[in-house]
Amino acid sequence: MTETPASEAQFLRRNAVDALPEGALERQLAEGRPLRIKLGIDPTTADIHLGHTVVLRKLREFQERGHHVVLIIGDYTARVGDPSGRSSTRPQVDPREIDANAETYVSQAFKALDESRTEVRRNSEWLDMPMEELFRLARLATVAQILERDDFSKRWSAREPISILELLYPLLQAYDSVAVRADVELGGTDQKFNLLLGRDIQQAYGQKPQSILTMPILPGIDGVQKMSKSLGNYVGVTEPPEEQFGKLMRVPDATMPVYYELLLDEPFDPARPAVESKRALARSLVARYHGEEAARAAEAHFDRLHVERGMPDEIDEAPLPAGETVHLPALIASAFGVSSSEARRLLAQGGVRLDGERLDGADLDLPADRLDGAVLQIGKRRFKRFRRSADVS
RNA sequence: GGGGGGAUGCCCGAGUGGUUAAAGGGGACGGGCUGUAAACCCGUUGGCUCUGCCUACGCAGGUUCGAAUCCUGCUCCCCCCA
Repeated sequence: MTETPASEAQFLRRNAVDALPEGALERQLAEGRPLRIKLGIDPTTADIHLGHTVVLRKLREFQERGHHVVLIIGDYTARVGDPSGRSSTRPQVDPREIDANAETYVSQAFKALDESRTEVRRNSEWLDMPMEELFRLARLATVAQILERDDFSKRWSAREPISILELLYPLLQAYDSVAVRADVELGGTDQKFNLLLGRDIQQAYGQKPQSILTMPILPGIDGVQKMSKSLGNYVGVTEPPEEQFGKLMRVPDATMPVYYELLLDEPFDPARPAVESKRALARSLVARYHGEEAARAAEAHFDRLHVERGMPDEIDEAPLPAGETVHLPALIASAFGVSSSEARRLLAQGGVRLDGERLDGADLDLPADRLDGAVLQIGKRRFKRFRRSADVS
């Protein structure tokens, strides 16, 4: 590949929202050495979802051009909680949970990254610093500077609480750049302020400032808010294939082009029927994380459930309690993990089917014989097959 | 240090003594519609051994026939002045 720095820079900043300062990346590439590309992830939740992969895929592109990725697990910053884009203080996360999450993050990140060109660091390595060192860092920015940040200024003018710890967060992230001597830092657009602050802090520590690249935020499957675990509109990379497929089919048609652009290599074709495009999207993403085989199976599963309105071929089994008759609310409650009041409501609303046949909400008790070996269905997607306990035979 | 305001169901948010399990909205769930979706329409949304019972409006007490609503104490939060 004979790329000039200019063409390489142009390729690498494709899809990015900002590449700052203007021309900086190209100048760095012109130095002809492998660059250190930094990405920080705070392991506040257990799973990496498609939203994270937008940035990870960009990192991968850097790796494919011989650059070196420094993946920072923010085990220490996770304790602070990134206020970016937040309208309120984050809840505290249990340190043990952070550790557990950190483990899974790394393995999940390698679904997108080239392990041989990745250096994984935890920022507790350097952020667990003496107070004196923190003083030195804290002197480098003023409250006014930090309050410049959009989300802070909103909270400030709305008179909402901002803790001093939160104010410190951008500085800690910036210090990560110093610690790993980053040449480039990637992040979502909501990270722009933090990334830029990294430049100032690096210079204060006598380093060359990093350049920054911000990627668009992937909308969640509701098509409205950003994809995030806490909003429940995410698709996790380790979720089961059928789950991923189903969720992706729920993405609003209007949001699909963005998914194509940010997650796939093939372009979105507006002339193609929406269903087909969406299927292709779901198929290729499931295949990426689970393989072609699983993707085909997931699609077949989806067709059976939603197109033919049938049942999946594998259904979890649950034991049938002893007795001649079975009290449905109790059975549904224990088998599906809902409250028995909710089970009653579902029955009353016609949301429960037995072997595909809708149950009349008035029948709360059924003979056990009718349930043995039968499949109970709640809504469109939840199934359980009942069997009399083995001790009968 | 002084003064003021607040804490309501998954979330936001009304309600200031009596059909209040608590308006309204969001979300979620179920049904309908549909080429997946979205939009739209209808319904549900504390629990239970469910035509009734129990628990609930920050926590603990009190007043009252009766309190989320009044009183006392406590905890937490916000704002203003210093």
